[in-house]
Amino acid sequence: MKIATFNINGIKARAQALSDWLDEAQPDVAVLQEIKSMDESFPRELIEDKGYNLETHGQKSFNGVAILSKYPLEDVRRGLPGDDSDEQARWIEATVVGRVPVRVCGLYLPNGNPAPGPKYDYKLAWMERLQARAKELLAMEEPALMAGDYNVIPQDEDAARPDAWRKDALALPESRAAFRRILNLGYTEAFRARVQGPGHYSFWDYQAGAWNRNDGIRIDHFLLTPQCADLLVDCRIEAEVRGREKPSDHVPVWVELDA
DNA sequence: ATGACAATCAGAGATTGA
Repeated sequence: MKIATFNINGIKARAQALSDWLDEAQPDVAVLQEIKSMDESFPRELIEDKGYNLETHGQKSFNGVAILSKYPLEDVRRGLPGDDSDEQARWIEATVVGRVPVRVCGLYLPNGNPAPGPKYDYKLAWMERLQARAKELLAMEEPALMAGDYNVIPQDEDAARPDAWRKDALALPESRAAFRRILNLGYTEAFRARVQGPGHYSFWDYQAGAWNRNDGIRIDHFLLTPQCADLLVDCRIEAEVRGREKPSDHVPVWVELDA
């Protein structure tokens, strides 16, 4: 089973690019971030005509996440638990019912800039809630994963110019520590279980020719429960997608599971 | 130090992103 994550930076602007990528990459499941649309304005037919089931958790203009799957989706939950006053659409989860059922969570973690400040406080609070949900998922002792745009550069090797991010919310020690605390619960970061070393990125800024200079960062991640990590066959970043017409600033990342 | 680039909503330019 191939499961992908892709921050598409606007479903309206990226409908064609998303369609082309789905046709070519043929993921069984994909979680999308930054759809930047209400549920009712999501181009459902585009996805469903390809044989995908679709669940969205949208919001006007900003944020917004979705899950699409060629297998049935059950027990869909929208919104990260832990704060009923949080109205930002950044979390969706569902059970993908394939040969081996997998609980798939799609997330769009807050950027947090400028730091310090209220936006950074929101990011860290959101990460605490994420850790709580991560604990619950572990307690189920079943294959589960949390995939998406974490807006965290885990280590210096995950940035082409680590010094440029030193004071940024994506790389501050508190952000990295919060990410590491979740890993330390017992999660496997799929990409680093498969690939070592620097030079692997999932985001390149639109500005200053970042793509052409390969000035990227790795912020789109898969975290797997032990039962899911046991199924891991491969994990890849589809960097070449960044060089296409009208690209998102992120590229797809996917895992292959023996499920 | 600043701006560069893109998407959205709205219908200009502010806001957000990373």
